[in-house]
Amino acid sequence: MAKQGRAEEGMPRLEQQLCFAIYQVGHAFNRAYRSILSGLGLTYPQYLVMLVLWEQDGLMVKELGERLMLDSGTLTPLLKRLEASGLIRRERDPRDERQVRIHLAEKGEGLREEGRCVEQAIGEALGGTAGDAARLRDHLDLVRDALLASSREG
Amino acid sequence: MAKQGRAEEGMPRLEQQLCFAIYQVGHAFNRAYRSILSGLGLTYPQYLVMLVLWEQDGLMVKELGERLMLDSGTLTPLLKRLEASGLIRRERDPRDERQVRIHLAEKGEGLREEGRCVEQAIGEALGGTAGDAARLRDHLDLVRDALLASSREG
DNA sequence: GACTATCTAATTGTGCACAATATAAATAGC
DNA sequence: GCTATTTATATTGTGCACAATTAGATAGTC
Repeated sequence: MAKQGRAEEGMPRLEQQLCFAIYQVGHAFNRAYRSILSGLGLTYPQYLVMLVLWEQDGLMVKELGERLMLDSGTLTPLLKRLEASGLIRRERDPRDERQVRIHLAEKGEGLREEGRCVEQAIGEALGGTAGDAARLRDHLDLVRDALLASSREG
Repeated sequence: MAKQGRAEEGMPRLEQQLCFAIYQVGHAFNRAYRSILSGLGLTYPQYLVMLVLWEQDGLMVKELGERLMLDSGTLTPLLKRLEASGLIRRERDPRDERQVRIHLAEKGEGLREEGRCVEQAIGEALGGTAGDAARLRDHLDLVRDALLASSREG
């Protein structure tokens, strides 16, 4: 079928674009985590929240959002679901009632051990493909920061 | 401040995880495209669909889904919105009435030229950070394929 | 004390993503 | 010709993501 790279007048093919590679690998990660995390009753963003809380308990919604780069419109309903499943408690700070502080509940604390297996399972799914994962990650962080800086300017 | 890598008993910090880097750079791309594409009245997934159609018109929903790795539950409402904004037409194949074929409308064809500027704008936003973008992309494709293969097995 | 600016979180509305299910058409086997 | 299976799309329900708006609380000013 001839060479596939029929780049029509400077419009790069979808498969050649970095953004699309990231879009797809993001979906692939999501699916991989989904099948692993379904056993814990968590989605991937919920797991990220738990990871942060296992590292540091008692954060405010604002602080969680800064760590995860998510706003309250995303976090509020997500946190309510985590509270409904008994993993966390949402408590208004009595000193400043605007703020909601998030604490691990016993059930969420207990999930910590099961959580340790998750990264191992993902590591196996990655096989050797991540290669020098640290360098790949650092490169992606550079790309992220350039994009965010540009979004803020423009 | 000490060394930041206080990896508590084998639980890697969020910032160290490849999945999180990809999660964040995906969001960053989304935001960068959002500010560029809002002028065209497109979202990023809608733009991806248009990219595919500019490359090859008259695809069926199934084929679009294969190219983008999206299912009909995602594409059907997205395509209806593109049809509502006059960029495409959805036509049932008269020979096999299960299938819906997607064609560019004139308005969608006319957007092709404006679309050419998008990748240039993203390139500027990336600055030099993409570096050897092709190799980065190839690496990400490997990661994606390993994850997908593992998802299918498990 | 009332007034205003600021800050935090919740709420609302739109759109993406996907699992599960439904519907309907084409095809295979008989 | 008739049923069974497969295939293509649509529908429904849940959850993430974010912009825009709202509401409550604090702090500072007069």
